[in-house]
Amino acid sequence: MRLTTKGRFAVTAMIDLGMRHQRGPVTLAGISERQRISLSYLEQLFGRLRRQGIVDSVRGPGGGYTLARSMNEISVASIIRAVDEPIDATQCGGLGNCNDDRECMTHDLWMSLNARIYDYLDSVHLQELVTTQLKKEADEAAGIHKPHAHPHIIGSAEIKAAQH
Amino acid sequence: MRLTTKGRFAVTAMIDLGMRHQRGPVTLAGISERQRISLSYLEQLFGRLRRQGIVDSVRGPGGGYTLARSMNEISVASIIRAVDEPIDATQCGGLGNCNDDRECMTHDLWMSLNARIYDYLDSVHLQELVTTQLKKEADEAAGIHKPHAHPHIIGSAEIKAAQH
DNA sequence: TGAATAGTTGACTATTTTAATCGGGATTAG
DNA sequence: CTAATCCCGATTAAAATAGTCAACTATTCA
Repeated sequence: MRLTTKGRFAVTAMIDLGMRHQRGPVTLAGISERQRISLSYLEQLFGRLRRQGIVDSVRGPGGGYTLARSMNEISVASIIRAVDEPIDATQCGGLGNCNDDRECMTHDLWMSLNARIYDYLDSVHLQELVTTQLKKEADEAAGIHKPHAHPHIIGSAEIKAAQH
Repeated sequence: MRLTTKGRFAVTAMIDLGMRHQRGPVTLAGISERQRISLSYLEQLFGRLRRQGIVDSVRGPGGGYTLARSMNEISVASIIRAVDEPIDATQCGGLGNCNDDRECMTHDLWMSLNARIYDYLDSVHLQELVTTQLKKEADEAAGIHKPHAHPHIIGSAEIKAAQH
């Protein structure tokens, strides 16, 4: 399993979609603008999400993407799986160079580690993420007098990483 | 958080080390040969593991690496953290371009997701992995008449991925 | 019908990360 | 001394990530 910004982008975009899909199809242009993700990159990601049956597309004016299933049937793992194609194999893939028991050991071991991470990510659904986010925004709207306060301390490591 | 083959290599190498550290320092050359990981790459990884206080090194002939703590004080997460330097930041790092609430949302959200994955990986220690592996090898040694049987079915996707 | 809106596709490029390589050190047991 | 071993930095090669571009198709609406 890989867990990178690619999957992060996909999850972010799906939350954005989940938050407004009730009002009809959501355009990638909109998601791109709100989430600051390049439109063409989103096109790639949503192409995969559509082929995996996670979203549906509607063409033409007023079109965009909608959810293909209900939000509590869409797990975070399924989103990540859809975009981060799984390179679950180690050097030994079951054939050929797998002549030494040692290689198979690490393969099996990592597979089971993987499985448990997936178990967790499979247990988190889009529904929860969207609900949490909507609540957070409602809270922010209620306390407008504190518009841009940052609730967390900024460490130097974090600043360095932000230079991206 | 990132979860890639880099961390996988590090975990694999640490299991190898954990399995034989009782017999004195373990050389990278040995790990390299047994686990088929390039020696120079291991040097890079172990340089970090040493600086993080996970392993100790002994120079000179008969030298190598030893564990700096007991195996149930070394979590999988700490190994991965040591080698995969954490780029936990999204576009917004707390300053500058974080002018839109939307960006902070996805940041916070992913951070909490991260935290839960770490919680899990922090709960798995080298001890368990090594114990499991030693047991597996003992079982294999007992049933020598079945030397290279593969207990799992090989799917085409797996074969493809094995081409690495 | 035809213009505008959006998705669809594939090829292409740039950047970053991963993995490996090389060449030299420093340290220490024998 | 000398061979084994860790140590370090620079460099490279290959892969993945991230983004770009251009041409295309389907749909809606005026």
